[in-house]
Amino acid sequence: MVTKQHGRPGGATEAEFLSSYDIRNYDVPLLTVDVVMLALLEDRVCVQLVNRPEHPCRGMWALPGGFVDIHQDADLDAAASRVVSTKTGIQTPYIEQLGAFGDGARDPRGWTATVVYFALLDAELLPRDAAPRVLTDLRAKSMRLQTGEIVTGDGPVSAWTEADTAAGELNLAFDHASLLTAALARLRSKGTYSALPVNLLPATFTLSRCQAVFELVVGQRLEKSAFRRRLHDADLLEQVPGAFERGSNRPAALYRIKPGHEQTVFPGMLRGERSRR
Amino acid sequence: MVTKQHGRPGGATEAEFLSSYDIRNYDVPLLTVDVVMLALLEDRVCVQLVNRPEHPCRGMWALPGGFVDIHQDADLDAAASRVVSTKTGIQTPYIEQLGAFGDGARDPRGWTATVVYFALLDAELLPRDAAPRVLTDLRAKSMRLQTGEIVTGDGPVSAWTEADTAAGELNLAFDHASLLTAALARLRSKGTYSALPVNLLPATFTLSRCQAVFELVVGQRLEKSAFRRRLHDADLLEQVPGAFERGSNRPAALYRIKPGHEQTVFPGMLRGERSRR
DNA sequence: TGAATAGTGTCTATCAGACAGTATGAC
DNA sequence: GTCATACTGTCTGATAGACACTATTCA
Repeated sequence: MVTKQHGRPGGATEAEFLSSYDIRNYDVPLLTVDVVMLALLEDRVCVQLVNRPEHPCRGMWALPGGFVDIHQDADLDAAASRVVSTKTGIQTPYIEQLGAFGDGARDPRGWTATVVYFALLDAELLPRDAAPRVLTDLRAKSMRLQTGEIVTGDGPVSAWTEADTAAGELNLAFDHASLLTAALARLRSKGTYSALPVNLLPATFTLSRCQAVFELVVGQRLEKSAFRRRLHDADLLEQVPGAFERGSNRPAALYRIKPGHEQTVFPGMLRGERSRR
Repeated sequence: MVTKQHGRPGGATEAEFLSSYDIRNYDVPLLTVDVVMLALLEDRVCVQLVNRPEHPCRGMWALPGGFVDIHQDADLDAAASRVVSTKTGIQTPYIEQLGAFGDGARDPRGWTATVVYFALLDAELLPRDAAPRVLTDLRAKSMRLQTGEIVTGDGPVSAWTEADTAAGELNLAFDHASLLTAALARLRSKGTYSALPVNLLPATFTLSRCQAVFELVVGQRLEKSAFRRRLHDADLLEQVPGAFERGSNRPAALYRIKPGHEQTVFPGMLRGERSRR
């Protein structure tokens, strides 16, 4: 055990112990919070990335995150919420903890651990410029930044981009590609047994749109009748009285999530459309 | 954002940045790892607890854990494995991360975060003295320890005890009662859709014993025929050729987990025995 | 009226619990 | 033999996908 020292500054009573305890005497890991913010833009699962303005990994795209602030953050969830609201201005979307990842190699500053959250956002609440972009590695540019040719603030500091592309092809900072991959796997897995994907929908929506979102998330065609029965039996949605979406054909009833049902788990697994006979 | 300072020690190149970076200049949270070690003793779900020999919370029962050692632990999983092997001498049992919990109030030393793991152990591999005990709060005793009347090392430093009792009635150190509750909920939940509880079994076991373990975990009677079909369809177990458990009646075939199948997920949910007609 | 989408009813394949049956050994 | 436990086969109810049907609006 490395840290015998942690428990053994002098003092016989707990008060004496605490008064002689100073964390700065020990080698401790850094602790950060990173948030995988996902939203559907143009019917694609997209993630918000920030371009790091400072070392380490200056110029690389990364998940938004930050150090846990022991003076400002009441707890880890609050730290994650702070990151989300700082990046989007939206309060209380759906957010859940994905897990903690830490080792001595993922950050050049030393041994670091990060608690990763993933948040699902209604794209309609995002600013108008939140269209998915094709991102490129900006490190060549940031090398020029070092010479002072280009001041910081030039170029995009954050952007939404297609999540699978970002995880696979873009060279993300630190281990963020694997964090993003883990978040996407969680979303897709939960889509098969829980109502999680409804948190990607706007405040009101049609059942057809709801089905389309589930199909996007789980990557599989669903059968309309079975999907609607599933939603109905879960008692998850309520129809907005008198509200309809009028398009070019029969109007569709608008629904909203019943309060407190953002995490509904279905009784069975989603099996999806079988191959047609 | 609290931690602007974190990204902004001077230096134009990444190498210069890192050479001027010292974590000790910042207020950082403490990071620990705690492990909920569970095993079946006398057909009860039991947890290993340690009696804290030092401040803070001296004399209280707590989950085994320790500070992440940035010099010794390659990553968080390694830190958790170190805690398990230090406490039990057993290597590579089933272990998975439960999540991270952190705030400014859970530990009197200040803002701390802990990454919680839960491990499932085969009770047959534990030492003989690992029988479940009824534990009591030892703080009254430890008050005497402070006066020097009793030297440390007296009394049990670790013990196995019934998990639900420990979570509900024993006054555990820090927020360990809620961590234990969360781990038990995870175990019971996973028992309904995955083969997780098989990791509580010894190396070889009968199907009847396997069913009994699932019944203990999910707290519900199961139907024999359906349970066996579920196991068979999952292709999770293999019969040990020629090995039988001989009791007072027909011998039962012995099975073992197929290598790599410790985390099998069943296609459907476990529904359990319905009320008899 | 026809196209298009919304929404519903019914059939059926599949699956898991019910339960009775057989198998095998202890005594 | 009887009893106890191991193990299996068949029935049946429930669930969810298949698919056709009706409903409502727009052009």
